[in-house]
Amino acid sequence: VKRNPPKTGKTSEFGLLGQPNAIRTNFSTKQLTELEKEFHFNKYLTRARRVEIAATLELNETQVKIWFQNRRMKQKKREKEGLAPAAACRAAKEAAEASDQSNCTSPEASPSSGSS
Amino acid sequence: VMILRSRFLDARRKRRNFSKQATEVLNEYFYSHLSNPYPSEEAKEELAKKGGITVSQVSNWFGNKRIRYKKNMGKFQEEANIYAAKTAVDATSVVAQGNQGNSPSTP
DNA sequence: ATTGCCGATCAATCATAGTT
DNA sequence: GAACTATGATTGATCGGCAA
Repeated sequence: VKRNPPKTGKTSEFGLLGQPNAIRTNFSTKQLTELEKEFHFNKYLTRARRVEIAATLELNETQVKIWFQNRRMKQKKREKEGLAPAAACRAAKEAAEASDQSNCTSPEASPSSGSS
Repeated sequence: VMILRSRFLDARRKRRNFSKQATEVLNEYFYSHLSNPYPSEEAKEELAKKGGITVSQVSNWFGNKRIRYKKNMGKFQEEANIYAAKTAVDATSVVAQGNQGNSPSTP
């Protein structure tokens, strides 16, 4: 049940000077909003839907696919964290600070806020 | 620019540094397993309990620590010595040898 | 054999807490 | 109080393993 991440150097060791990928894409607010909307409709995508969305948002199918995967993992993590905050809240104080209010709110509950 | 205020809703805003206890436990594990600082899920739960933080926070901590340590080993040299002395269960080599000072609660 | 998903991790970045 | 550093969290993307 253990892994050894010191993998064979990630995407490095390439003698290319490619331009597009290799860097972290920054999704626009619009794209994120659409993806989020679609996610709430369906947690999983069908090939057809993926193509549609990718075209609409001007993204690769892979990027859309990856976004959904990451989004699912994110949600799973959220659910998990939201089911056992008791233990965390209990000992989250320790011998350190004591000047904060009991903040047990999971990060971001509804990012779906109109931009500006 | 103002559209980027979306980040303002991120939640990373109000962050509290971990307690001394938590940092202690985390560093202890990290430096005593420098050859393979990848705690198993069980180990993470154990560390989380000892430090009074969540498993996710333990994961985040290790993720950041590994990268930052690798990025600038020299900066952590001092810290490394301090914790290395506290716990000497270092398995610098992948040579499977009998362990001893372990403390997992799942044989 | 190919493709998608999961789980873990990476790597860059954000925003803030702590120092100087 | 500004400027700089340390650190926790977020996230697009990768890696290995597994299932359909």
